[in-house]
Amino acid sequence: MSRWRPDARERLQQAALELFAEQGFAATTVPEITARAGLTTRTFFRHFADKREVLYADDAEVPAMVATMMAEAPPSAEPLALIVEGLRTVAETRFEPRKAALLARRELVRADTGLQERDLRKRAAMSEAIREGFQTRGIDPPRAALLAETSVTLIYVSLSEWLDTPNDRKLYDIILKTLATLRNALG
Amino acid sequence: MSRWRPDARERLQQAALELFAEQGFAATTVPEITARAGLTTRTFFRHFADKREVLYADDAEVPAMVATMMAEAPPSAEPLALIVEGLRTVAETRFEPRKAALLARRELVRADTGLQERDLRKRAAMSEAIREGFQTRGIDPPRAALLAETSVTLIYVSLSEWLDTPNDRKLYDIILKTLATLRNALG
DNA sequence: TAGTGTGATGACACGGCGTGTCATCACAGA
DNA sequence: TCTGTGATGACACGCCGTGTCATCACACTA
Repeated sequence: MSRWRPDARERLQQAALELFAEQGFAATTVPEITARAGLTTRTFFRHFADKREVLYADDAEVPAMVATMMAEAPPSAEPLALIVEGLRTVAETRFEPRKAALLARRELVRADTGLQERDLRKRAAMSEAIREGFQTRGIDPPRAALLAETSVTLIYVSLSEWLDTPNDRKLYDIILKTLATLRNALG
Repeated sequence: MSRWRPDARERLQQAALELFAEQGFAATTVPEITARAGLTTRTFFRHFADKREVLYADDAEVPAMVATMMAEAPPSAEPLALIVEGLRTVAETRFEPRKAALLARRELVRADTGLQERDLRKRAAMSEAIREGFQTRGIDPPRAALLAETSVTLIYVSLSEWLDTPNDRKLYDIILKTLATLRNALG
């Protein structure tokens, strides 16, 4: 038996999610979380930058994943095709298998302005990764920023609609529909 | 002479902006601000919800302004025309006359992740106001959300480019150019 | 003129967040 | 057997933001 039980980070995350579900985000203190995980308060902040971050631990590698995908795509790929294909991969690998967790998180975020801000920053981080990807591919900065922001708008508007639909509609199909709507609106 | 000097809120705001410019946002404490303004710490939080909010006090009425504009537009107005005309008014009345202040704020925001999150929430609030405006005009919710997010993308991408240009290029012209770029990219 | 209510501020206590710092000690590797 | 490393514990601390009650100039009323 080792000095400490393993998987401290995972225990902290699980304890936090449980407590958030039981009593809400704001009503849960970090000492409560660490008590349930059998650790000290200080250790929580060694694994997570702050109390909000624990809710987004599973998405930490998404921006890097986006960057890799954009870097590996053939140079001939058109920006729009790149977006659509990239969003498809992100949708299928990161969102579709986690619908329940995403719904639960959305409820927590709805109820707390601090979490809303953190959520927006995660979107911004994704936009930033996409923007850098486009710029690396030689697209001029303003255009890259515009394409990146539009990509993030597409995925999140579609994600929201997908979470609102009870059945198992494919997120990717909603993305395509949203893109068509946008094209139509800008006609 | 009254019991307290008048304009407590304005004095707090000015003291805060001075101190942020002198030593940065994070390094400035609320007691420092209130000491310079000749008030107590508690009073600061009676005028501003938190330390970040003082930087956005001048933009408090923008969402309501957007809502009013959208409600007063003729029912026949097309969504895209509404957006472009609305962004033009916002640009000319709220942004163009305040370029120096907006540049200063952008520098502060760049240096502090907490301020970045607050900044994103202000964008989200604007998006929300636009979304409600479109929904009130009878546009279905997903489409309204998409149009609102796209509007906010347009204004902020253009605003960023405008702030980067040293001369006095019109923000509205940049918005039109950005819209053309977006159309071209999606076309 | 006296009385009364109102609204902004002061004063004070307090819980919670997040950080800095040093000690502890199982484990791995030499 | 020794030594270094890395994760954790323990503790102090500053700052943020809130709750609560007291204070008191001013306006309003009779």
